[in-house]
Amino acid sequence: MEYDYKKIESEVQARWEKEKTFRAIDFDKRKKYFALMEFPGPTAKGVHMGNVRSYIPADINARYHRLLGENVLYPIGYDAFGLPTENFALKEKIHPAIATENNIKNFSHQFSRLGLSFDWDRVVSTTDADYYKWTQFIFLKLFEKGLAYKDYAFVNYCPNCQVVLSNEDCQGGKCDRCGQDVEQKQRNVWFLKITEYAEKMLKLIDEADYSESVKMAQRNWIGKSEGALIDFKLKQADEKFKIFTTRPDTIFGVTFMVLAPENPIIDKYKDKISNFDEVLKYREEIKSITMFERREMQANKEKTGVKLNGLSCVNPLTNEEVPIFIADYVVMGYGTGAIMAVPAHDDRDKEFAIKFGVEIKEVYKEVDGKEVAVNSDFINGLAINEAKEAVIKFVEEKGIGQRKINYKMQEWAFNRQRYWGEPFPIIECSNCGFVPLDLKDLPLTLPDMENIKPSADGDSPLCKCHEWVNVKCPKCGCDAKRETDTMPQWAGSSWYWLRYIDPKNDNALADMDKLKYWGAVDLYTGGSEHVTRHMIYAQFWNLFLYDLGLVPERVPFKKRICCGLLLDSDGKKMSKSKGNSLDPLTVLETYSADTLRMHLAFMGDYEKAVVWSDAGMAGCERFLDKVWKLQEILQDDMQISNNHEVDLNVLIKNTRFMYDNFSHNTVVSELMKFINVIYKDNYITKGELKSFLIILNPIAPHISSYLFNKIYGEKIEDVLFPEYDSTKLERSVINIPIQINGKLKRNIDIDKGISEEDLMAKVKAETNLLDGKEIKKVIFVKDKILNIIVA
RNA sequence: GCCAGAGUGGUGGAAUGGCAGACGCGACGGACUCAAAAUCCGUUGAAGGCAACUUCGUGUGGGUUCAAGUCCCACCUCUGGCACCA
Repeated sequence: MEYDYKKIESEVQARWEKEKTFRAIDFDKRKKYFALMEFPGPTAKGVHMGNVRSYIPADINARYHRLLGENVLYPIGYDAFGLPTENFALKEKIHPAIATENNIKNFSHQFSRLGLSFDWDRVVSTTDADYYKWTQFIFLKLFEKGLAYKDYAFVNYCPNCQVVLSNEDCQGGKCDRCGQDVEQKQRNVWFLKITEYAEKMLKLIDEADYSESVKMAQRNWIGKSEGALIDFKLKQADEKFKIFTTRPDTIFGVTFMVLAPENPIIDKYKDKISNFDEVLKYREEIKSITMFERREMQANKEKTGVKLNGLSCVNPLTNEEVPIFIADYVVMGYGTGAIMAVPAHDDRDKEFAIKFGVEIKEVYKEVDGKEVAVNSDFINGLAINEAKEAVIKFVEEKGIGQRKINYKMQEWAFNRQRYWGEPFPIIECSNCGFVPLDLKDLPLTLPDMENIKPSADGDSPLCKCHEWVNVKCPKCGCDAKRETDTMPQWAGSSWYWLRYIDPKNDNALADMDKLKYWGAVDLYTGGSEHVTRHMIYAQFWNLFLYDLGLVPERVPFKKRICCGLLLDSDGKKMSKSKGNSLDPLTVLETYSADTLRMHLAFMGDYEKAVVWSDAGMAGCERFLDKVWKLQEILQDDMQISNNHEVDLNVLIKNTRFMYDNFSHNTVVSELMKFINVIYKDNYITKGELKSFLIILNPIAPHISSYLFNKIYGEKIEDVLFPEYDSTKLERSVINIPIQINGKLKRNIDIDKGISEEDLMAKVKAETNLLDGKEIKKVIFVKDKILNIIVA
């Protein structure tokens, strides 16, 4: 009988669906295993090969853990709010809710076709009111604890599309949709005080089982630096301004100050600045460069700036007059937007000083082989760390400064002026300010609108829905308006794994007992691009919920591994936006899902980037064909034959270890090696095939499931991974290498466990390797190697 | 510039300090076939030799070791992340 994979795969998939084979059971006595995969944003273009490259190994791992007898929670959901769907809906003139529904249906269908073993009873979508009710709930909690507030800030605005864009939607300073240069526009926006959790997150990162590069990326993103704030007085006015420095000890080497060009203190004293026209001109110059270009150019750009004539300040420790410059290498968004410049000990300051001819004053010199401070009053003779402490102590005592920790991470700008997102459960009242909705009034659902196009001034389309916007203030009863911005796409994804644990709960985001049972995610798989933003946000929300006692785990993800990119033949990332992606379903026209799965597993390391090629697909197809044809050489015997005993035990031992280590490519090669042995002997017993099919199952679940059921009348999903017999891992006769002076000369067969003396005798008797040689030393590792050192 | 990871045949890639190149792809030769596809068998790191064999070989240069792709030092290249963050 031919192997009709299309028929078999759909048959097996239908059974999985009907029997709900992969359901996770709450409170089951077995060991739990929570395998989380980053959920996709469903798009009209469907799943692409880049996703599949990541999903298949995650699925293989989930299936393997089921075979270990664990109660596996392997869920799927959809991160369906956001611009891609909304833009598609605008273009096709359909409602985003309809588009979302279609996309989700399509994605689910494709996932089934690939044989992904999700628990379909736990599907969540961030766009369901039942789900975003709890996203709104978490926001209200943040608001209640003072961690959500509204403030003015610059946002990215595309003048052509007339929309506010997220940073991700305008990378390189160009609008993703139309390519237009993005402008910076000031708006009143919501912020979440994520920096309040910076320290807790840094501690969490230390504890989690992430790779060093993941930890580094996260720490880098948070960007902690320790130093001090120090007050500098203006000479021409009774006004102080603060600077942040990590090197307060170098204050004796300050020869100028630099303010960010936008620093408001400049405008406050513009009368005193005789060259204020130059300031304005400089501001214009740098304004034409977008934030993004500015960032890109930063590293190699030559320093620019303007000296403020008529305005200077006083070094609080030396009382010397210090000139003030403005320059774009100091940014308004970090620290205080002002620095003290110490050209002798900072490369950037030095570069600037040389270009503008400012004095350079050394603070540290090498004295007797030690770097110590000189010309610096009370810190003379001290090393850097002692000097830092001494200066901080001094400024704190004098009341002119204090110790300060700064973070690169900014507060989380938490809103979009778009329709397709979670509405804020907030009402703005002219008497009462921001009034939160009552929990019992959640969810606040999105109004059904015909026209969801954003308005010309960048306001949210919800502004136009007057019957929804205009409400009475819940506190004072007078006319008030709802918040019309919506939450960013990152909101729904910042807690979604928790909802999988209890997806239908109407009284809590999830039941505490269930949360305790499933605990932290055991393995979180996904792309490295989400290690910073998404995972930082998720860790933040989880810590916040933990502090409120709403979730039991401080560390949400025990372990994280990142999938390498899938590249096209030019080495470029395969992505839908680049148009070089591949639809996995077209591959399924020619090859079976098992073949595709096996090929992806065989391609290489999960964490490494791989170039897509279907060249290897034929090998996997041949292998599966051989698996099918095992039926023709099957012996009706449940025993393991002597011939195959060692091979089978080695197979079990090796593949178990390899599955544990996510090394799926070597599992495939072990299976191939074994089947080669089988075809050499031209028979396989039923006992042998049983183990073989189970080991194959995570990678090629359809064919293994079908054959298993057909041959043994059992379901492969009900059995356990085979155990190996550790006494049967080696044959009684083994082949070992004989080296002379560390160089391989012969391979000879020996009885297992042979002694050094017997082996030496054998070598002397059977070879001429030692004829006429003087033996200096013998290195013998039992059953492994014999190395003879001769003169 | 800083941080992390990686450099192995024509190719994807294997190797708890112990036979480098497993397994697959491709290529070449053969069987089957009128022929082709599919399938099966064999060869396949380089150089030398009729051969048994010999020499070289894991980015480069040193080192440790009986033994190094693997450990140590220095360097080169590539990939990813961060980057005028004070």
